[in-house]
Amino acid sequence: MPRAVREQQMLDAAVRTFARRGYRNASMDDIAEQAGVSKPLVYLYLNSKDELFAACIRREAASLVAAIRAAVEHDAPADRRLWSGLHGFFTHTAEHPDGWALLHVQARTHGDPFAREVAAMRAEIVEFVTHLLRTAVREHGCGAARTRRMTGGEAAGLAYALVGAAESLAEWAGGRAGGGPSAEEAAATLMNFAWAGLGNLLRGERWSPGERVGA
Amino acid sequence: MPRAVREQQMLDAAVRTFARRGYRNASMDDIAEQAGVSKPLVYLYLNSKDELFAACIRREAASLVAAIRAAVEHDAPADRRLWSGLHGFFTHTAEHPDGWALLHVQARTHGDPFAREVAAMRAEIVEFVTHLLRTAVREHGCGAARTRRMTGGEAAGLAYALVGAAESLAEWAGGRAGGGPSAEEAAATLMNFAWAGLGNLLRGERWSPGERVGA
Amino acid sequence: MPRAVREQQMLDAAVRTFARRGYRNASMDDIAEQAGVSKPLVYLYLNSKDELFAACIRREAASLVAAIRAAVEHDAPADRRLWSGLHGFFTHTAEHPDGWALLHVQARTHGDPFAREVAAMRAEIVEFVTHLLRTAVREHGCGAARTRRMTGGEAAGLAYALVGAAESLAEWAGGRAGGGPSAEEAAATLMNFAWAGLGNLLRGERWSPGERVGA
Amino acid sequence: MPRAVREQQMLDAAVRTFARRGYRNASMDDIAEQAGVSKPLVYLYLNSKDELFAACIRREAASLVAAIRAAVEHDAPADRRLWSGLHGFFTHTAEHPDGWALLHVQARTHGDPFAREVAAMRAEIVEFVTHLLRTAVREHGCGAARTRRMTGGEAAGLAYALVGAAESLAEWAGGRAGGGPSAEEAAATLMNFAWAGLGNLLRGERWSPGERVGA
DNA sequence: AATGAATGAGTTTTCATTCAT
DNA sequence: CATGAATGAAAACTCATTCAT
Repeated sequence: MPRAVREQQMLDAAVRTFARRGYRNASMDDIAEQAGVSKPLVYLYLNSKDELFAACIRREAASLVAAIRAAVEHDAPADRRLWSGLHGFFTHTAEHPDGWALLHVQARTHGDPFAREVAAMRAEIVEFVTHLLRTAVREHGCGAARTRRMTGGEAAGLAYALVGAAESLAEWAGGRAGGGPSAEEAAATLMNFAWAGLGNLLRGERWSPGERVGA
Repeated sequence: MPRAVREQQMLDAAVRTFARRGYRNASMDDIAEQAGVSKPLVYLYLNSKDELFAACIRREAASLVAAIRAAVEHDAPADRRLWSGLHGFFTHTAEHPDGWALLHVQARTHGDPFAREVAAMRAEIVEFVTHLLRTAVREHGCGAARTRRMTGGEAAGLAYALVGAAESLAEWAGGRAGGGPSAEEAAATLMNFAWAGLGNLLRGERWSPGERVGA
Repeated sequence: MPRAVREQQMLDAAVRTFARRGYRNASMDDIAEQAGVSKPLVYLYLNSKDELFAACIRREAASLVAAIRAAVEHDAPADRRLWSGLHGFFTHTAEHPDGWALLHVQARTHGDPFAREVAAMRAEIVEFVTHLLRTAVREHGCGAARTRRMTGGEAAGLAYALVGAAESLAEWAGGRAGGGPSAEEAAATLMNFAWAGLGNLLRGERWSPGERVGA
Repeated sequence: MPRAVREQQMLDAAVRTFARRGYRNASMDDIAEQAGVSKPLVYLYLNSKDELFAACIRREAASLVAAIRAAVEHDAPADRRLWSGLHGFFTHTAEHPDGWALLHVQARTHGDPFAREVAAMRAEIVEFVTHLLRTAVREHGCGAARTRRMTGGEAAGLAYALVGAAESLAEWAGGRAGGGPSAEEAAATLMNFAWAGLGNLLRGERWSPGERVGA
């Protein structure tokens, strides 16, 4: 069997095992058995547990980012673009729960080489979302007379909150297979969230502890 | 030295160690040394590594929930109540980074006995937030003529998104010691987010893939 | 059983095993079994295979050097001092063949941390011998009218040759238990060697490729 | 490429690798890579790691012995013959440091099949030297009235000492590339040593612990 | 109440060696 | 002739856990 195929089999097995048992609890024996090969072969192809884990993270991160980028409907209006990206995110995480668990739960837990990789992916997504938000502002905000520009910090904060909310919803959705929201529902919930917040931001209607914007 | 005190010292040491090195990487030797006692004593008081970890999670979870409950200004208007709860959350996580890392990062990583414990705490917070939201609806929504009731699913989705966003912001804030948002800023960011979304929800203005509410 | 005692037992076992099977071939399991303890205990006390090996070398080197120093009859004339040192060397190596094999054969074979240790010991012995030779020159050489001083290079060369010859004889003696020379004979053989060479050196009678000093 | 050539390439690579990394630390992968062939080919030609190592030892031992024999100036007087042999030894070891390290350091370290091979080579050299010494005695000793015959043990002891001293000097010379003695110097140093000792032996002037011959 | 001494079981990693092609 | 693919066996090292005192 050619090397490339075997390697993917190993990565599949490793992603499953790491996601379900955690990095330290997953033994190389387990992974080799799952992959249907002997342990030395895993080492021959992937060098060490660390490198194997890193390879898993890279593959899953790339896969997730690619899925989001592919899902965005580039020619649609801004809100629809944002929605389609979110939808792609929820669809992919729902279809690859192990990969998502690997990125969201396992990779963050373990020291620097791995967490950095995930942080980089997250930053890429956050930046992508920030870009979508800013484009949306430019496109839709023009009509309003009293539109403010959005500062970088505001956009980043909004993007972080959005991504975090998305991750939380994805986890909720994944946890109760079927019982949670569908990808469409989750994306819509977030849009309600984000679109309204974005509008407020642009109109300069900001909630602050002292006064109330009102519901 | 009385037993209760020794036990707290051990838990302190364990929380630090588990948070910083992860469950599997933290050895009982490390913890005993950190606590300044001998290893058999740790076993005498806390039975096993698993039980010790569980005790840490329980203590930190209770501490976080208590902090949030204590922070809520019960006699203030609804928005202020929500804000004060969020503020309490951000303050506590900023002041107890090890405890927060234990709950947010470590506890989820390891199989069922622990993740369940954290899920329970999370559920408690979500329920609490849901309650705050519903109260807010009742209180503030009355004025509006066209107010809808919020369904259970809607409230839960909103709450999950809110909690996830909060966690994401807390992590962002924690990551760049000082550079990120303060507790006040983080809480305000979320309020802008949530309050607007909540308002939309009540007014029946919902974003949906087919049509656009507009910014 | 107290730690110090166990530690010596472990070192005894390790010296035997390393000497007979070589560093890489000696497994920690072997050594632990030889010592009558479990493997983790060996690690608890001696940290790693490398450190264990180093500890063996240090102990045996110190023991050999001490034996030589103790054997030298300090108040005797120079030749007798040299002889007694050699005699101490041959006696000790004959009585501790494993220790001698460890130093002479094993320690040199394996990279820097260990070879350096043995080289240091060897340098100490060479220096000691050089000192004995120089003293002998001063003491006995005076009578001769035409005595030259010995240069540092000459003394070191002689000392190296002497130590090498001694090691070779010790190995010969050790190899054929009983069949080889006794410590006395070996020491005497070397004295015949060294003493004559020393005399020639002092008298300026040097052999060179072109001419012959004659037998 | 013909088999014989390939085989020599493999032996070259193996000698280098074994000499520099030690028998156990040198992997067949390393050697095959060094030789520029695939691992199965090494096995096809040389059967096993042990046989490969043995082949290396045999080749290097034969090469060293041949170099010494070739260096001896058969028609020269006895002292010159001995000197030329020593000179050949030092020259060869200086020019083939890996081969010398293999014989002197590595081969002795590992159990019986290999050490025996080296011991045989050493015995051959010792015997050769013994022969040279005895011939020298016959040739040069005749003039002296009071010449004793040399016993077999005496000759062997002298030879062993001489070979050991030579090895020690070779190691010294090898260690400090350039800084140590040249082949000429090393050989001369030993001649000063040996020739004088030999003369003493023949004249019956023997050093013994009880009395002193004097310097 | 508290600890020094001790270990069984399991982990990652390496390597000599062999087929099928 | 030559090799890519594959593995059984073993070695270094760690750790949760328990006694005897």
